[in-house]
Parts: sequence; structure tokens; C-alpha cells
Amino acid sequence: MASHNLNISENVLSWYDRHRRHLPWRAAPGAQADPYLVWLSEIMLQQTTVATVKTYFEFFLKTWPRVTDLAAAPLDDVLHAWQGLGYYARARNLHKCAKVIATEHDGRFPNNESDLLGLPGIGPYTAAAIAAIAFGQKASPVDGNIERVVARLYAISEPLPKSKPKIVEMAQSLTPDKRVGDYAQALMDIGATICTPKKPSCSLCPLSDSCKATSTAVPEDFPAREPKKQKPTRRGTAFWLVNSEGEILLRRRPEKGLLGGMIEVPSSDWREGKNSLKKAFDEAPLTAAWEKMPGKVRHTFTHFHLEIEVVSGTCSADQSIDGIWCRQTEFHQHALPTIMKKIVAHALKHTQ
DNA sequence: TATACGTGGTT
DNA sequence: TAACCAAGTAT
Repeated sequence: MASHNLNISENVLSWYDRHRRHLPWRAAPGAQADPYLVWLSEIMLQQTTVATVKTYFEFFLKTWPRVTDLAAAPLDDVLHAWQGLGYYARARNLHKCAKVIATEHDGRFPNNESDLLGLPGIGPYTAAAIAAIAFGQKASPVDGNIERVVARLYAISEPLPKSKPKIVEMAQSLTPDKRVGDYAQALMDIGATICTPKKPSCSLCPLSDSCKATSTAVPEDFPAREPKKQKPTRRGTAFWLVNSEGEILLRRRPEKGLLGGMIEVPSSDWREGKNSLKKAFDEAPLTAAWEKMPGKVRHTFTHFHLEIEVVSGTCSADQSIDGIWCRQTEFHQHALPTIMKKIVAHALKHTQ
């Protein structure tokens, strides 16, 4: 068993030496990776593709070259730089973590899995990934790629997430003692490029000789998953309020929860069931002669669909209202999540 | 253990 | 087109 696993890890590392991709956060072959770059990339890569992350990563690194620079930045700047990347709690925790590193750890990341695990935004996967990739500590990060590779390798039929502990255990038993960072990245690369969710390229896979799913089943059937729940649809009304200076009212969302800390076009609560403009007006930032714009803005979040109706209204410039009065040319200065960019685009299209 | 939490690309 | 899912974490 042990020698068999050794054979597998050697095949994986040999594949990596031949197919290693250059990514902006990766060190040159044999060189020590920078913990700041590894951490930053790992947080961005949570539930996010490499292609999407690249430009954000470059921008963050250019803007905040060291973790202490990031720690010194205002949270709103970090959220602004994160806009469009999603899961905004990651940006809030990223900033919180940077401040902890700067103030309590002398600007240096802890070099072991258990201390890393105690930091904001760092869970079991990320702690293991940083320990292995940045510090060469033996650890077994298990992300969605490695989950899939291992589930196929052993043809694990029990569905996720129940099978997760078993998969982690198998992943740990496969982890070699040397080149643990390269090994972890290799397994993830194999999952991302060969052992793909659909139409895997088993003929190119360095694990195919050992893969139980390849020899006895259909690889695409793994990993098994519990059936997904259907997404409900929530509906709401957004208020496009223009003052006599031609400025639009925006406001900052509460610090916690959905799109926490991000900037929004003021809107009613989003609830399941039919949207009632009449009821929505009670939640408007002020009483105005609201006029409904044609059409709806649609967006899908992780756990619900959203339909927004946009209404427009006007008020005088000296109205004292809680929020940010913003010229159209200044929208880009604010941390607008994608749904809000859609609402802005919709409103501009209908206010010409 | 289950749910909240974004977005964009692929099929 | 609707579903799937991508280097998960917090609560």
C-alpha cells in the first residue's frame, strides 16, 4: 500500500515537472514561494477560476506590494478592488487577516497549518495549501479538484459532503514527504486540466493506471453529490433617485450579510412572492413621484434568483438623505457589485 | 449538519 | 436555457 502510494505521488510530481503552468503567484521551479502571494492567491481562488483571478491578483499586488500595505489600506479601497469577484466576505476577511498579520505577527505569516487556521478567512483547505506551498510543511489541502481526483481514483460512491472525511483521509495517505507544495499544486492542476468534471482526458492522466473509476466505472459519475435544492426567486424594487444637480443616490450596505459593505442603488428588501411597487414605496429613501421603468433586472446568486424592478424619481439637491450623491461619471469610484452594475446600466438605458 | 455567501464560463 | 461548478469559509 505504502509503496503503491509512493508510486502514485512520483507519477504526479513527474507529470508536474513536465506540465507545470506558470501562474503569477507561483515561484520559479525549486524556489521558495512568497507566503503573501500564496495567501492572496488562495483567498481569491476560493470558488473562483484561475482565469478570473489573474487580473485581480495583479492589481492587488501592484497596489499593495506587501501584506503591511494591504493592512494599512481603508476597507472600502479593498472592497472596491474586489468588486466583481464575488463572495465579498473574502475581501473583508482578507483585510482583517492582513491587519492581524501586521499588528500581531510582525508582518510575517505563521509557517504552520494550525496557526494559519486561526486567521480570518483561512479554513482547512487554505491553511493546508499555504503550509504546503509557501512553507514546505507536510499538509494535504483538499479542494474541489482534489476531491474529484481522489473520488475517482478510489471510485468512492458515497455522495459529498458525507464522503469528505474519507476523501481527506485518502488524500493524506497519498501525500509524499518531499515536495509537498509541488505535489498539492500538481494534483489541483491535474484536476483542473485532465480530471475535469465532464469529459476527462483519462488517456493523458498520470494516475490512470491506478484509477478505479477508469477501470471499473464511468469517471464522470464521480464524485457523487447530494441532489441540489431548487433556487427560490426573490423580488424587489430599486430606487433611481436623481437630484437637481443630476446626481444619483447610492448607499453603503450593512457590514455583514449579502454584499456586505458594498455600495448599492437603494432598494426595498428582496422577498419571495410577487413584487408590490406600492409596498416598496414605503421602503423608499423618501416620498417621491416614482415612475416605473420598463423591464426587469435579473440576477442569480448562489441560493436564489433575483428580479428587480427599477423606479425613478427626483428630489431637490438640498434634501438631507443618508447616502452618497454620485455623478454618473463617478460610479467607477465606488465598490459596486455586479447586480448593482446591472441596475445602473438598466436605469441609464431608460433615462435618456 | 445545513445554510448563507457572487460571479462568470461551460455545457 | 437552465444547470453545473470553480484552488471554501463562517456560523
